[in-house]
Amino acid sequence: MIGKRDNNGGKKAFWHFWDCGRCCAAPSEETRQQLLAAAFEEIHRFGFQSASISRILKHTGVTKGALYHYFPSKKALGYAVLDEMIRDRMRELWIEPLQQGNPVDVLVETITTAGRQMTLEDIQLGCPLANLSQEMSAVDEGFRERLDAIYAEWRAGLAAALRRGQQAGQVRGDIDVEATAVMVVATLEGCLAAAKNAQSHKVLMQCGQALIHYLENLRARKEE
Amino acid sequence: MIGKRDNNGGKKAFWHFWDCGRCCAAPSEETRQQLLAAAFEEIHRFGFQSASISRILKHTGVTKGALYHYFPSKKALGYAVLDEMIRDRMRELWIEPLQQGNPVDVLVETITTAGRQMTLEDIQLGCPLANLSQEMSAVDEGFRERLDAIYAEWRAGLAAALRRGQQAGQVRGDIDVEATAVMVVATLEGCLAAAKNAQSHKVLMQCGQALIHYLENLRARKEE
DNA sequence: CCTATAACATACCGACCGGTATGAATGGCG
DNA sequence: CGCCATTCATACCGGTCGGTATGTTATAGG
Repeated sequence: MIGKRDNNGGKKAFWHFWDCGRCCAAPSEETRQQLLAAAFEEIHRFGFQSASISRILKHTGVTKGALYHYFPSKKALGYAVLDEMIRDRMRELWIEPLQQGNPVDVLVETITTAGRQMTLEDIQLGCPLANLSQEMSAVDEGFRERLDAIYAEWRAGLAAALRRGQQAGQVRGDIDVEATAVMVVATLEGCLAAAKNAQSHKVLMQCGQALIHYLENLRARKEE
Repeated sequence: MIGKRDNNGGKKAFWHFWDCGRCCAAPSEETRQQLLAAAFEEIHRFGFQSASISRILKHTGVTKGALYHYFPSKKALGYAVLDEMIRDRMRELWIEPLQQGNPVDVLVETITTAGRQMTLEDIQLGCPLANLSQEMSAVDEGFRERLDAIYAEWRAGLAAALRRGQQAGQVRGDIDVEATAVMVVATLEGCLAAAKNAQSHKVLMQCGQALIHYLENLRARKEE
């Protein structure tokens, strides 16, 4: 048996000899990604401080030695989840779409599709970014910095989009784009938090509708 | 030495013989209140799950036996904090003021004074209600129910005030008062959360200003 | 073939956790 | 005076926590 690992029931069997380009990277990355995914779910469900290493291990089948081979500490694992999973998701879903088109259209579209796609379980678990932010920002500066960077990027992207919309004559010129961006992000997270606590799709929709109503009011008036 | 407790260095010394009306109520209530206050601070700082009983004990000087005499479990202590401290504060600060006057005036006033009074530490710690909500709503149904009841009371009070404002001709008649109430509460908590993560008074003010700008837009147009 | 290293696996550690069992001090009450 | 409830105080418990030390296996490089 060459190229196969059978010393422990053989979970992840094959490695780089045939499935990787640069030597010794693919199989290790696989278990690392498994750990990241499991840690993300664990943190999403229980928060970082109450996330349990042994539970992550149990869910992945990975052993403690393997975990601490890739991550020097629980905190490092949490940072990696934030840097390599949560940030990317936020960018894809909320930040990058703002780079093109009418910002009001994009926002309304993103909100409605996100609201439609969310299951009740999604609602119950809440936004991973907001969860971590509420839990960790006052407790650990490393988390706070990373979270703040993501929020700042989001707000900056939204403000830039609004400003572009102003120049394009799509957005009212008399609004403070920075303050508006801060509030829209805050309201979005607030809506998710409210729906999470109420465990209610209706609350999410009510909040989303009111926000959309506000956003519509940001459109530039017709020239006359 | 009558009326004095000196078996352990005598922390809280005097009791009901002279300072209570109904027998055997005041001194026990005193340590209970001490525990509640310390538990509130501990939970406010670290969250419920990471709140440490022994740390609460250390800060109060109360022993474990005393704590478990008044509260059957950590969870019961948390519930008591929520029921007897947090709910009252929310009512006093945010809900009861809405019962009289022009709701837009009251909201703007409350927001500005709250924003002005908050220290940087207050901002860093965040809203106790929102903190608990984010942390516990998906983890423990008892917390979730209590939190949801407070939020529902808040939203209902705000919606009623808006409706009253409509009837009094102070608030635009074309808005959905329920949805607006949901969104305003969500935005308020969202603003506090954003400022908490940014550890920034400026973010709080920006968000508050944008919210106030939105609220002003809810006022009824002049009759003409 | 030999060695170094990556990639784990296993066993174990002290610290802390929430919770409990037991007892002591005190005072109200009959 | 005697009994009982209240109000604690102390010692202790099993369990879980994050983290570490050490061993093993397979492979790449020399």
